[in-house]
Amino acid sequence: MPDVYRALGDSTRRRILNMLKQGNKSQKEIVEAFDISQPAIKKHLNILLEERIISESLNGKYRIYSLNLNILQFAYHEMLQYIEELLDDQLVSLKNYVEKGELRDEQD
Amino acid sequence: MPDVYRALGDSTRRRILNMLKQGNKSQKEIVEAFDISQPAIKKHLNILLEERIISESLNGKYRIYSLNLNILQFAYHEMLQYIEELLDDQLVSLKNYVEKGELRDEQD
DNA sequence: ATTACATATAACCAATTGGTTATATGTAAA
DNA sequence: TTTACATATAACCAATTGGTTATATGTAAT
Repeated sequence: MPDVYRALGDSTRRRILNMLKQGNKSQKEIVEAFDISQPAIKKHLNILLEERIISESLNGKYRIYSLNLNILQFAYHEMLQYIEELLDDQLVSLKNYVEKGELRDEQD
Repeated sequence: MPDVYRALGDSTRRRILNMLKQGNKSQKEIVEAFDISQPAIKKHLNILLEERIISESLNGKYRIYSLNLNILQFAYHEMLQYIEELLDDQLVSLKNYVEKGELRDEQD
């Protein structure tokens, strides 16, 4: 049971995930994209690994990170579901709103 | 920009929100529903207030808390959008994953 | 005015987090 | 086999979190 709130609860980690969305990246590439130290990045990567949002593999001296898209989707889905429960009735109209697209408030 | 990850990142706070979903509650009622101290509950309420997930009002000597549905709706909408982006950007690799990976539970 | 009760606040504690610097280790290239 | 580079790890720090107990404050009821 990965703690999605922990994993996604930091903006640096969310930025890392955005990077990995574009394709697998080495730790070096990730470190270079930020202004914080390599150990700091590594800690974020470790948290994402612990929560299984990303995977690690070795390529020579490089460590390659990749998104576990299915888990990330599941994570967001979990949060959405929780919020859905809170919203209850309001949700139906919201769902319609979202599915039909922004602000199409006029007749079809 | 309320930090919904922070707000929802604790199970006590999620339980409080579940309570408020059933209707507005006084702090006293909330405290009685948990096994932790009044100041601990108050801290959770403060975090939810900071992130504007709930509102506070005064009724005599009671403090009444209520859900901010609009903020939750906003968070919900944001997350949905993020998932859509995920799907768009990585459709190809997702397709590959599904085709070659664990989710291929049917024939060929 | 006193008392009782709901809430607020202060001081404390342990664990976690997000960062640092310094240094060790592993791998590749010279 | 050195050297260079990518990564890992250790020790440290400040801030935050989730809890505690003790006490102060505000409001209502007696």
